[in-house]
Amino acid sequence: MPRDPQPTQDRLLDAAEMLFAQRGFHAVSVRDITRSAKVDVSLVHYHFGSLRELLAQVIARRATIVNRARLDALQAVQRTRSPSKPTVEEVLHAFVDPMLELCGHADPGWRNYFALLAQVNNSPELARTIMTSNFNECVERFIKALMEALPSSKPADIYWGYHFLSGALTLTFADTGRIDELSHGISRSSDFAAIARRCALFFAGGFKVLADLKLSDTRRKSPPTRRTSVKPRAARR
Amino acid sequence: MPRDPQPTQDRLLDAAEMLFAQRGFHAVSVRDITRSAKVDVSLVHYHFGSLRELLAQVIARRATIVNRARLDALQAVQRTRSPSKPTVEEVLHAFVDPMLELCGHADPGWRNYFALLAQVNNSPELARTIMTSNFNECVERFIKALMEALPSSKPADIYWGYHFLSGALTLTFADTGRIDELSHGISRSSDFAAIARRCALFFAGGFKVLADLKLSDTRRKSPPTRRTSVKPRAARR
DNA sequence: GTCTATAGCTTGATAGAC
DNA sequence: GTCTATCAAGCTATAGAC
Repeated sequence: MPRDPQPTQDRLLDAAEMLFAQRGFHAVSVRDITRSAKVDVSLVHYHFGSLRELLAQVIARRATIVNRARLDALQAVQRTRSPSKPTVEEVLHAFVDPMLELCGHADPGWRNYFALLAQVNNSPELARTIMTSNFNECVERFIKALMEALPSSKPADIYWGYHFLSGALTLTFADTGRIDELSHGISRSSDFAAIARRCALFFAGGFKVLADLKLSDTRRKSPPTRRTSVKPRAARR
Repeated sequence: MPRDPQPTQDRLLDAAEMLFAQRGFHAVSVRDITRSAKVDVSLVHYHFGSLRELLAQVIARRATIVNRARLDALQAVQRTRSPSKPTVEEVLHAFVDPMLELCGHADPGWRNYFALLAQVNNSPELARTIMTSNFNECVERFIKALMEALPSSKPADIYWGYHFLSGALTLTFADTGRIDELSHGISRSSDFAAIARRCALFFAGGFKVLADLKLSDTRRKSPPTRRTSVKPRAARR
């Protein structure tokens, strides 16, 4: 049993990760974190300079790991299928499954991490600075793989599909207990096996619908009108 | 031109809605709101009692309107199809289209509102108290309609599908500019027509895949093992 | 690297005049 | 209903001893 089981920086990162995930970044003070980490108040500034920079490092710490796991999974299936290309399902599994595996670990940090990411991803203030710098490189590789898996699909359909997937995944791991309550326990957000069984297939279905729709898309009932009125349903008022 | 174009309570609700949406609830102070509303500092507490109660009323104010619009749309298509049942696509359109129409209004309040909802929906602290009380009744009606549209689908698949949809919708309206940047402008989050064209069809595709899968579901490669390891990928360490 | 002490603000909330 | 004035508490950040 080591005397200093964890260096101060890691204690601070772990405590911050948990509190940010539970309450949201702006609801957590330096003192909340140092109290939880059982560390002196001044050490956040000594080690990280500011609370915001601590958040940045909380995000970056595990981003590299999940990006690596996703890219490894993608390359593995690409090698298997070569010289042909992986299917949509396979690409989506490579994207989703690493999250689920990491959340299955004993370390509860991963669940906190993804719950925090959900809040960051949905925050106009934080998403712009944090999501792009940490995840774009990896996401672009998956976008490319999706385009190769669905060559008939237009880029806009791929981007929208990815965006839908991103929103669904972040909410799924946001740990709000919402689906548990709404479904009266029939679906549980901690049931990673249930998610794994559904998520990739569900979204593959969506991507395929859009890909097959690409021709009828342009001749949908919109004449060359401007994009002010979304749909001519009998708008009262 | 009326002398008091807006009563104080509405000015506060509007200002709070905008600031909460832009920065997140916990990053906004009473003083930020009263300054923006050009109203005295003490009036938040006079009219609402506390900052939290102001948030609650910001959410509730428009929740009744969007719920009513969704239920009206659902009943309209149910009447049209009666005695048969609406399709998944029709149910999803009834759920999604009202959001898009409201966002097309001149009033920017609706866009702020949905951006705020995205943050609330992904916050463990806020979602539990706010989402359930404002939206469950309406959501349960749509869940029921989805089950009727897909009688072969198991309840858990419907709940998961709805949860995916909820996450995708909230992120789509979170107004983070993320898809705009990721796609280099090919997909724009303000392009409601593009969302309307894709969202319902995309998710209908997902729901149908799960519904058709219901039998093969149970014989997926998992023997009766415990749910610790999600997938046997060569887990280093 | 850690701790004490504190500067300098801002915060949510309220009491009381008008 | 609105405004002034104010409180007590909490905040980030830092300077300096050890």
